Amino acid sequence: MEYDFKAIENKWRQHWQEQETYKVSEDAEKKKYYVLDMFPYPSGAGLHVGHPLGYIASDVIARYKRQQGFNVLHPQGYDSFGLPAEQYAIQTGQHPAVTTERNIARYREQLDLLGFSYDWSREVRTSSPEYYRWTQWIFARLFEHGYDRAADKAAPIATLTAHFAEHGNAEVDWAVGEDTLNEALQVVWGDGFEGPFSAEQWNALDPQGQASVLMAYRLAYLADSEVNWCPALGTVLANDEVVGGLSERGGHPVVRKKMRQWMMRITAYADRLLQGLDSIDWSESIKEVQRNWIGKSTGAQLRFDIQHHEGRTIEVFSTRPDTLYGANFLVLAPEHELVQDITTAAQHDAVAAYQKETAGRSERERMAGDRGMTGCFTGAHALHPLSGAPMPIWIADYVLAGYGTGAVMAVPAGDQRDWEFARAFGLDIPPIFEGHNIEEGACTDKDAVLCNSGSWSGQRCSVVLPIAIQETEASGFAVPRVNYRLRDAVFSRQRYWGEPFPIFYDKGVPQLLEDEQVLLPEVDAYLPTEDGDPPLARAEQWNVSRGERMEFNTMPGWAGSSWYFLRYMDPHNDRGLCDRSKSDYWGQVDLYVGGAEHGTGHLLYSRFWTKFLSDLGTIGFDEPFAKMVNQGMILGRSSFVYRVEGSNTFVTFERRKEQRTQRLHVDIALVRNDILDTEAFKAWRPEFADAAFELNDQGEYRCGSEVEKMSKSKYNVENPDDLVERYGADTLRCYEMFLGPLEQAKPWDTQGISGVHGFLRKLTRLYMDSEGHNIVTDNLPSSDAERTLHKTIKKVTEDLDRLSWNTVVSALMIGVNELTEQSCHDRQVLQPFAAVLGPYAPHLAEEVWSYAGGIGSVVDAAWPKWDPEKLVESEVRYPVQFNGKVRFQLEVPAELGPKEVEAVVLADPRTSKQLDGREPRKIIVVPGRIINIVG
RNA sequence: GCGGGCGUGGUGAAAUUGGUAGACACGCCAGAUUUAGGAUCUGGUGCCGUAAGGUGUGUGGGUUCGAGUCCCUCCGCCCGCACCA
Repeated sequence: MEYDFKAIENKWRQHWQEQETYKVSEDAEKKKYYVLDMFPYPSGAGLHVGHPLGYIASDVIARYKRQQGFNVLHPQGYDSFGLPAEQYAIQTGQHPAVTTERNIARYREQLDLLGFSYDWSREVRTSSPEYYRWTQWIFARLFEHGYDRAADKAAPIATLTAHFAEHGNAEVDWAVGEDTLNEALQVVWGDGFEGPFSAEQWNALDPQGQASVLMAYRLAYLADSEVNWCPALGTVLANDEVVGGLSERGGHPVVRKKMRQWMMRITAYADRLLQGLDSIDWSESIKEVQRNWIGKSTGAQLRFDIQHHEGRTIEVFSTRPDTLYGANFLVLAPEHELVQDITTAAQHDAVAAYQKETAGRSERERMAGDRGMTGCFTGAHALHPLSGAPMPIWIADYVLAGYGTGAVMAVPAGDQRDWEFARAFGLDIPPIFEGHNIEEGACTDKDAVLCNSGSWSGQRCSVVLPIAIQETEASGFAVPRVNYRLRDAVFSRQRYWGEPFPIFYDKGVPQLLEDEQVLLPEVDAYLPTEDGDPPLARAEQWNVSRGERMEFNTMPGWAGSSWYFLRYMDPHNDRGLCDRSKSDYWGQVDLYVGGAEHGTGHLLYSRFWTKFLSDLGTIGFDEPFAKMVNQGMILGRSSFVYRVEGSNTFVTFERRKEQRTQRLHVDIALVRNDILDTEAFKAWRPEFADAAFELNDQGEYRCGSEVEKMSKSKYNVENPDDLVERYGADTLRCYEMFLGPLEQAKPWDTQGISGVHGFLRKLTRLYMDSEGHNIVTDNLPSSDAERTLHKTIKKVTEDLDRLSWNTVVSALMIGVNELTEQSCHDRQVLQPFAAVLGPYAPHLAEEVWSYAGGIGSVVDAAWPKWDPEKLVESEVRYPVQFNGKVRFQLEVPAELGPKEVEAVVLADPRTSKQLDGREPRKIIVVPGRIINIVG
């Protein structure tokens, strides 16, 4: 029997399992290497060929590093809380734990077929209490900590209360929610109180009052905030879970709503999250996405007095205080709190109408394309801090309430939006740039030279900028300021299938509950209560088990996935999330493989939690993933048939335009080389049972095709199980790697798999005859065979080191082709060859390793080293160019130096023929590479 | 609009530091051998041309003895952000 992959793969799969081949433990003697796949959500649909792509790539590296002598941590587990299981539960009444369990079993079955070297004894599931106990623990620590900006790290709230008790909050420089704090201060000490407060005031507060002030400092805090409410899912969503005004999962509309929610003060870490990007080896595009999302801008916060409103001011953030002389009006967000106080009676109705108009506009409409500038004058004026000139105050929805102070100083000559606004409403555009025509638009060039700008005139903007910040601060109406686009993350979900909070309420004050673990209770339905409380409120007894009530929200999906890579290091620890000695040993993930779609979600949140845990000293590093590779999507190739409209007749591709036809997706299982199996098609679906066909000249029905996303509805899904059944796991592994560079999106083409399968079959022929008898000899290999071997080792090693997975397969193919041609069956060559095959085709590699007399498992076979000596050829073949065009090849002994080669080539009759009497002007000899004669 | 990435045969692609463009495969063509087979083997295959030869890495230019690779221009595609002050 030719290459009996089924027998081979079954045999070794079983062997690995019995021997616990992939079990690893800490070993101080060995250097560690940590290879991780992005946490999979076990969906019910199972895997298609696109899913294992990254898993195969990471497995290849895991095996390669292990053979190189590293102690390799390569775990796998499940991000098993989440919306789909719960949506299914709502529809069917089945407990999400049951469907999740079923999906995991199916997932595991498919993964096991592919020969991955996972240490399954380290499997984790976010939905198991042993795991989420530590997710809750991290939440509790975030609740108990704030961010000390002076120390630039997290610090216990207890140190803050101690400070308050002695000094009040005057000198406290902690990250704080200004709105939450002001609100709390006003509730406690009455309207208009703005702080700071003294130690006496603090000490006089009751516990509830203190708790509400402290809440503003916690890293995990409760606050009323505008959130993304998704009515269809019945929950709030984080900003990264909303795409274009619709929910990422399900595509349901999302509206803004004010709700009391748990929040995460990720903004405290904004700068470190930005800085950290420089220390990690990720793709530039993902880093850029994160930089955008964090959105750091530096400038100044300027204060404008309001005419006829003594003591009232408008704060404005600007990155360009150097253009201050060009500011001639202010624009507030329509929701800005000052609007109602300053609007004049004459403008009152117009302003109210505009506010109503913009409030009714959904987030989606606001984002939808060009609508032109809209806005409304308030009737009020601010005073220019330098000239004292009155500046009209407008409101407009191009100013966002949520960014900066919700107000801008408009510099129409220097900002395009301000320019457009001024144009739209007939406002002046005072020129402040030398030689710039303000009719054409705003000038945003930082090298422009200022004019009409007092002492700044005549200098470049980039020079004035720091001076402007300094001078405006010295004048007392501005402070230097850094602003971030990043918002704190909503951490509550009004859902059942997630981590319950370790929180109960006592007199309305949230309290940690840590003397026993809060477990997810059973409920009678996975729906909100009649009062609109989340599903957990349905759990009678549980819901009031402590204090007045328990926290009814659950944590979002990203909670469990933000730290899972740590748990793999110490998965069964019941005293801590991960023992420090183990995280010190395994350290950062050395290679993280997964999709690029988590740029602003998982990949940002896990960096945030890692930094926090590092601040606590729980772990000793503050970036989770040192290097990351994002695999591209594998696209499907769909097939189409063409039905004559209103009939049951199908026309072949070539003749589809002769009549009016409809293009229909047809199952790719019924199509081979674009030719439709018409009988199978008739049997496919009842309505096609009596289909008629108009064929092409060859008497075949040819289908059309197109590359698109793989999906069930397009009937173009290729599933790994079928391919493993037909070709074996080793073939599938090699083929997925062979398709092209990992990062690139590429179409799947099942036809191509035969080439890779043929390569593995050809490889077995080096080791065994068609009956499976061992034909490996102890003969001394030829120098050609040795050269082939060492060339292959070199290429495979170098390519794996630069993560060029696809070219390795080609190198192995070339090796097999050459060894076959050389009829090489020598152990000295074939044993190391089996070793380098190991990462790609582990089952077959084990088999041929044993044929070649290898000892033990190929998994632990030392990675062979290539010997430069064996690569040397006695003759070198030079392409000879004349004026850059190759004319002939020249064989010379390898030991010749450039001068000698030059002599040989000049003596060659072909050279004189090419020169045709001309004198060579220049001769370039690149040793071992090329000869170029100019003349 | 801004930022990031990318354009190479019929297809997936290779060419790592500027040195024979198209390796390795798929597909296709021809042949062999068998044959119900989606089997196997050999040869060919960028394009134009019978050939010699010419030409060729999105377009146009530049640097260089030599450019897919470096620089400039334009065109096209993909991804991200998008009133972020």
